[in-house]
Amino acid sequence: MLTIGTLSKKTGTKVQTIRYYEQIGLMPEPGRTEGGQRRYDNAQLDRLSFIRHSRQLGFSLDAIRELLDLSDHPNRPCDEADAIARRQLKQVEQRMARLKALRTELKRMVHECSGGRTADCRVLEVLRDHSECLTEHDEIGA
Amino acid sequence: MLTIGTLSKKTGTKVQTIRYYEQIGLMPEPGRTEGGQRRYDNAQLDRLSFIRHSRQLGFSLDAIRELLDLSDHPNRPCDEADAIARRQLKQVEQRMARLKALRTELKRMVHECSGGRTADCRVLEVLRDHSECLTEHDEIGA
DNA sequence: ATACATCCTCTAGCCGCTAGAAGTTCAAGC
DNA sequence: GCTTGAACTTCTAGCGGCTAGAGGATGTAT
Repeated sequence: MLTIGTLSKKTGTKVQTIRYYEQIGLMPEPGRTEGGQRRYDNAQLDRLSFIRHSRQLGFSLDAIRELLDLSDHPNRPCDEADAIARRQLKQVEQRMARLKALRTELKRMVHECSGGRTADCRVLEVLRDHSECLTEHDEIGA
Repeated sequence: MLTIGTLSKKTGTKVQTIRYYEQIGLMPEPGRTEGGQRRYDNAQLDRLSFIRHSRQLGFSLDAIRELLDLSDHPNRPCDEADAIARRQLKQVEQRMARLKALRTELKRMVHECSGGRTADCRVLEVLRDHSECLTEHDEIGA
């Protein structure tokens, strides 16, 4: 029987986060002591590890919910899990492409700045005038 | 004299977002008509363009606040603007490195999945057991 | 019995918007 | 001048994924 603090240490998840996962139904309600404190078993430890690892790979909590559900039904075909992972891979690749464009632009800005007064600063100049950009970097937060 | 809607179209910023920027002090309070509607001038259009462009390059609103401040003082040295841009570049590079590790892992997961039952699904298996990962991909949301 | 680390619930905040309700104003057409 | 209706106004609440803190209860070691 593990306390929430132990679970926290073992998985690298903050105590509040574990309670949050419970609140949104990602973790099941654990057993309680007489005094009302949570006690976990190993199945719950595994589940939390699964969640954390998935988060580290960038899956959203919604995606993780689906993955957990699939994981709970061993006889279902695994196409869906596959599709979720592929979707995630695609997202990661898109984000990388976007960051690459940003990096190019930022590098150029920094490179061209010769360090005088802000009036002549290339960094600020480029920010002022998008037409000076060589790359497209359109969507915000995409 | 531009309405908020015109400003919105010209900069690709949602009307609510412009009002939000005003609320947090990133955009100045504009003039108003007798009836109380906002009216903008070209200086404000430039400012909003600057903000948007900076956002597209991934700068935080706080960083943008500093950049705007620097831009407003042409005689100050531009080291600071430079430092902010360098910081941003570094962040972008860190995020890229992280995504690269994720991509590797996701690719491997997807590749190895042969499409049977979820019980044998490599995707789920890898998520269950971090030790199967080849790369480090530790920090969440970093 | 006491100390004190850990636990509990609850509320509110972070970023950067976004959406919607309910009401007002502006500008164009007749 | 009047009517229409698009665009404006303020206000509140929500998104994801936590995180922090107040104020109090519990568990365990000595």
